[in-house]
Amino acid sequence: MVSKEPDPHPEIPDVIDGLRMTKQRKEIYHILTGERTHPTANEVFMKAKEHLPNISLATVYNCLEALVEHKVIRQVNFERESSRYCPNLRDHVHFHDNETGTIHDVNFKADYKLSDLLDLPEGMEIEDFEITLRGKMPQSS
Amino acid sequence: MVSKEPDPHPEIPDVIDGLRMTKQRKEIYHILTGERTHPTANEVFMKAKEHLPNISLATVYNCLEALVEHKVIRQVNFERESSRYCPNLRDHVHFHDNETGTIHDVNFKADYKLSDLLDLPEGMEIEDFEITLRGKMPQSS
DNA sequence: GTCTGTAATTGGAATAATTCTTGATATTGG
DNA sequence: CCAATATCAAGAATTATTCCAATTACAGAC
Repeated sequence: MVSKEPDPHPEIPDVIDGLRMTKQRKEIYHILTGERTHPTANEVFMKAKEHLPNISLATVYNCLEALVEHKVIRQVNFERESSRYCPNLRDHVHFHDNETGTIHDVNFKADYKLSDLLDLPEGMEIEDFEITLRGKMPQSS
Repeated sequence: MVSKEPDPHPEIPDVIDGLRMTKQRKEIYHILTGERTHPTANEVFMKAKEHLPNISLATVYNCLEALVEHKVIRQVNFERESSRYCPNLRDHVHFHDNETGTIHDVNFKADYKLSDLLDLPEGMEIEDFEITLRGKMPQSS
């Protein structure tokens, strides 16, 4: 008898790349795209609870994993810290500001080739790579 | 009354970069330089026990941490896997062979500059960076 | 709409890597 | 040799993440 509540995120398609976007997955995806803050699973969990009070941390991990596997978001690792998640699908690298702790996306130059930088042995095929930078941004303080 | 046993690693100095090289630290450093296999803390622990049966895993972690802090070795992280340790102090990056699981060091080209590859925002100062590659080496099978 | 199989979610327990704590040992400088 | 300091060992504690079993939700067939 209770009519279905309206979808809180109608702008997000119900299926992305074959992945059924459930209420929880939409919420998590919405959180990630909303703020470019590269949150950890736990930070996503805290935010998600505001709209879905019953969501569990396991679900957050499950959803993030599903979104990563379907290449809807990216998982980013900084040394041994908690994984962070990023909705930016463009090829890019991450810069960690040692002073503020914030993370910035850094783009490649238009014609970048890793092989210009690295002395890759004959036959080595790069399927994937990750570049993380650390340092400071003077004007950030 | 018991005369001191001979140093099992006389080729390793007793102090490196201000770090006192104890028996345990020498053994661990020796293991790392001996094989270019980028072992994990636990793998180092297993090897170390062959010569120092009483060494503890905590000591291995302590020693590795001390060696890393004094920049005698490097800590290498691959996604969420256990940290690995590397005695190669040259600037280099790591290639993880997805098929064999082995890790290869890859050198930079002589005149490499990150800023040739990346569109670094004005004022961003890179203090440190890490590049990890994944893929395959056809002739490795 | 109801049924039914499958997928997703929950909550809590379990795991793995690492760090911390405390007391014992060893080493160095005086 | 003694005191001060650094290191080590053993196990407990922590943290992030994964696993598991029991619901719950959903999509398609009827």
